[in-house]
Amino acid sequence: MTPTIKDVAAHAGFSIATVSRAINAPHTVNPVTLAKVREAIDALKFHPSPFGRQLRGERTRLIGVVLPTLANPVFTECLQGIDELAAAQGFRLMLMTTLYEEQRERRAIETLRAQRVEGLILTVTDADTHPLLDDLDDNGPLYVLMHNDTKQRPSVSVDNHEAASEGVRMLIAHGHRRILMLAGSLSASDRARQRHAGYSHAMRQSGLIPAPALEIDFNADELAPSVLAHLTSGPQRPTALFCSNDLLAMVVMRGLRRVHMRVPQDMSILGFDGLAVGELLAPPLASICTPNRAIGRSAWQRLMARIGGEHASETLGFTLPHTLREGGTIAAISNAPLVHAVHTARDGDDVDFP
Amino acid sequence: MTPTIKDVAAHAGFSIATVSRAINAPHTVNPVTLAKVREAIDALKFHPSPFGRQLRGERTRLIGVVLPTLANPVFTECLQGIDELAAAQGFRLMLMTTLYEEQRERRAIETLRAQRVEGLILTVTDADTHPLLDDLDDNGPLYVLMHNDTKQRPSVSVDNHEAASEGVRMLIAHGHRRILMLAGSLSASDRARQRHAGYSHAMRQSGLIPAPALEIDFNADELAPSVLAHLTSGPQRPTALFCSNDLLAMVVMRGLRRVHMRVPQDMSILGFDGLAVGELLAPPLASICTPNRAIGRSAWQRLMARIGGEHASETLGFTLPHTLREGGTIAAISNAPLVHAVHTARDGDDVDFP
DNA sequence: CTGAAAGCGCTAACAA
DNA sequence: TTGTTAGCGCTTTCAG
Repeated sequence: MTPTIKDVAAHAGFSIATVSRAINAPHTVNPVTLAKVREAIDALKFHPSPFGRQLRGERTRLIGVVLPTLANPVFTECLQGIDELAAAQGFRLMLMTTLYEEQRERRAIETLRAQRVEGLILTVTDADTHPLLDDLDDNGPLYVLMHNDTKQRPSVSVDNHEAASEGVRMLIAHGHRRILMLAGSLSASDRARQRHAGYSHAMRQSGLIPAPALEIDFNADELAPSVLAHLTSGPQRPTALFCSNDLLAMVVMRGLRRVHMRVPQDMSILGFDGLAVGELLAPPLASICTPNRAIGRSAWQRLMARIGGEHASETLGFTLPHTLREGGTIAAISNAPLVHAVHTARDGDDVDFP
Repeated sequence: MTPTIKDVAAHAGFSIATVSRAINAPHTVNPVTLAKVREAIDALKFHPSPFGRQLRGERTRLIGVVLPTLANPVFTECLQGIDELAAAQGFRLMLMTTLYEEQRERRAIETLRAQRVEGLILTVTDADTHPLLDDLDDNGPLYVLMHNDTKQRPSVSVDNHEAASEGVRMLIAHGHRRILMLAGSLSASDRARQRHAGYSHAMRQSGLIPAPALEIDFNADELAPSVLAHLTSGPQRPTALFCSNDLLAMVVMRGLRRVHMRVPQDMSILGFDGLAVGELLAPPLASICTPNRAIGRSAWQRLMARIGGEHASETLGFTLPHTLREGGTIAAISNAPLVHAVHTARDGDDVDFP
């Protein structure tokens, strides 16, 4: 079927060794011979099989990318960054998604390992407690986490805790006091938990009482009644929502529109991720922006450095700067002065609104 | 470094053939032996190298996916569909992007061919005139186009001409007469041209005069002055814009907001692609919706059918149904009755507004 | 400068 | 049931 080096050799009238040299070390073969071999290669449309080569222990130039989902642009934006550098540097990308399921994460890593990828870029559910990552540390391949914010492992991320704090402080500066955090599924994401911790920190700094994050069903067309109850419960209702990511923020805003709450007049919204589409919304979505493509590119560079022999410790908890996009979804509100009475709030307390 | 079948054989005290059988045909080996071999495999964390296998001519279970860009969700939505089935069926995906550049399209195909992919799913700039596709037809691998709407080659798409016509008829039914089509770059996409033809057809059907598509720079933050001039030129300005894709529509809407034109009060907008995010906008983006994930899944199924031996002719120009999303970006306008005087307009004429 | 031959990891006859 | 061996496409000594 596909021509092999033998076919080329026969066609050109030389040995397979000469053909191999013509391909891999052209300067070592007689120009006339070289020309004939090249002619044969073209005539047969020969492409050296990577398998023969890799069997000899050559590099695969193959990198595995493991993402939770392609439905959230935050990951495809990262993937774009990765793809840019991979293409430029002649690497191939093998892509797998996990839907945040541990079993699929496991299977993806197994599959990619079996393919002999030279390295792995991945976003996992929970970086610190993940047994698979210990396995990767021990048995390879080399990897870099992306968007998992941990000091324990090679990773590229923003400082989720600090970024969330800043965002919430900004809300507070705009006069908000009753600020609620919404998350897709806290248990599914270390990032969501870190962001909630940042939220809690900022709240306490201002003498406010943080509330537990409210979990939202991403896929539902409408907000659940229990959620709506939280958002619309009279004078003590929150005036601002901090959403653990932009996609969630957009889903929530749709839900609010359906019950005729206006953003930002009736409710301010702050997202997290800085999705490109957020800027295209009307009003533009306020967000704590992570530089997603840069994170992808940086993860690639850290991985290449590791492959080049750099020690893992050099890449532990690599942090990129975040920025605040103060979009139109946040309204300033006039408010009673800060209630400094609530000094009993301690770190670790997560109490509901009174 | 990584253990081989030999290491396992030595560790277990059997021959490599037995190990191979233990892996590939467990029922043909003595249970006791099997147990020992498996123990050795676990102990050494052995994973059979795909190269040895594939060298033997086995299937690679590798599919190449070639997309113009990951920046437009229409493609990542398709990719999601592909990924769903690929994962379920135990195939691996190799991903490359082309940025609509012929040279990168060529390189992607070469690379994937060299990797011995069993098939290719791709979206190209122009399906009918593409020399690379003739090459694929002649020399493999098997492929299916995605979103390229052509009867000449294996492809999965919607009927762009008909879909665009319907969309424009809907605008006309809402009272619009001066309808302009906007495109990213007509020359870069056969789809944009087909959609423009559909637009022209619908306009003429109603006795209206189609205008040439106006090309928009996707990446500019603001609309070009020449474009704005077209959109705001006094009483003859268009009342509705048909954008060749949703991402463009969103960019255009942002441009309009910047010059204080309101959507839909001052300008109606119709997109094409049915991006999921479009539904999250306020107001929701009206769009001619292509079932992107289904297109991805369908392309996968057609490809598998071809790999399974089905003839290419079975998959030529496979068309999926589109739907119309009459979102909030379209306003009905009262208007003078249809001007049926313009019967001189013929197919093929593309004249500007008078 | 070129060719013969070994060997990479694996599977599949064929033998035992 | 298990082992021996040839060979998949390629690169790389080592001779010539």
